[in-house]
Amino acid sequence: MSDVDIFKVLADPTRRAMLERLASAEMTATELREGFAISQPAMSQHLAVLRGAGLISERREGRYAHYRVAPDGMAPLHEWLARYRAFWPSRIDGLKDLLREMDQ
Amino acid sequence: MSDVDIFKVLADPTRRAMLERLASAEMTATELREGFAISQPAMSQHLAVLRGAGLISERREGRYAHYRVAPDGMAPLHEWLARYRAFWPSRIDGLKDLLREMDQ
DNA sequence: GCAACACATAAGCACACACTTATGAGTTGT
DNA sequence: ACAACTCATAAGTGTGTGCTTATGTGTTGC
Repeated sequence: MSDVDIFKVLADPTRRAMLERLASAEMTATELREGFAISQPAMSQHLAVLRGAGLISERREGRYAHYRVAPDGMAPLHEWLARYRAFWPSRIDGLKDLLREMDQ
Repeated sequence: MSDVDIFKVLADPTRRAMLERLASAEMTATELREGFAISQPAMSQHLAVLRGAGLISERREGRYAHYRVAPDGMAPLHEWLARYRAFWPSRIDGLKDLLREMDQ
């Protein structure tokens, strides 16, 4: 199955920028491409990689492919990071506040 | 300054394994090398990369170099991940519990 | 049916990167 | 002082990866 390396997938700046853009809203491949100085195949390849890592999900609609950030997609990253909780930033308090905020 | 890409640094499996080993205890480069089928220069290069990313810190003692995981080293990763809190896993509750635990 | 469209796949290329061996720089013990 | 050591740096090499152009596959509207 997906033995993809999430770190390797996220190592590419373009893919991270794509994720950031997708985080705001669901989007078709062409819509997402706007603002990127990249060819259509390159975009398609990146999307395939992100999808392979479970970071985005695809919704087909005719000839359009709608992409969006997949919930739980970054779970592996969270799990990995959790193993280093002893070295978590002191700014962890900010994170706590954030979580408290989310409770409401 | 350090315009290094923490994702690219962590994309290498050997470097992640090194971090994991260093998380248990401070260690010299040679000690760390045990269990890795890798040359001494390769190890040295990886250590330089990890250090460059602020993920580990070095303590010199004679001809020995002691390395350990740097606190706050993964802060950039945390900050990046925080931007995707809307897509955090449902297991987020576990994280909340963890933080509550840390309060005590 | 056919042209325009949206996207995926194929093939080839250039560059980045992790590795190697060889060597350098500094430290320790005899 | 010299040999053994710990680690870093230099230089070269092979592989992986992100890019391109070219082409394929399926969909929509006239």
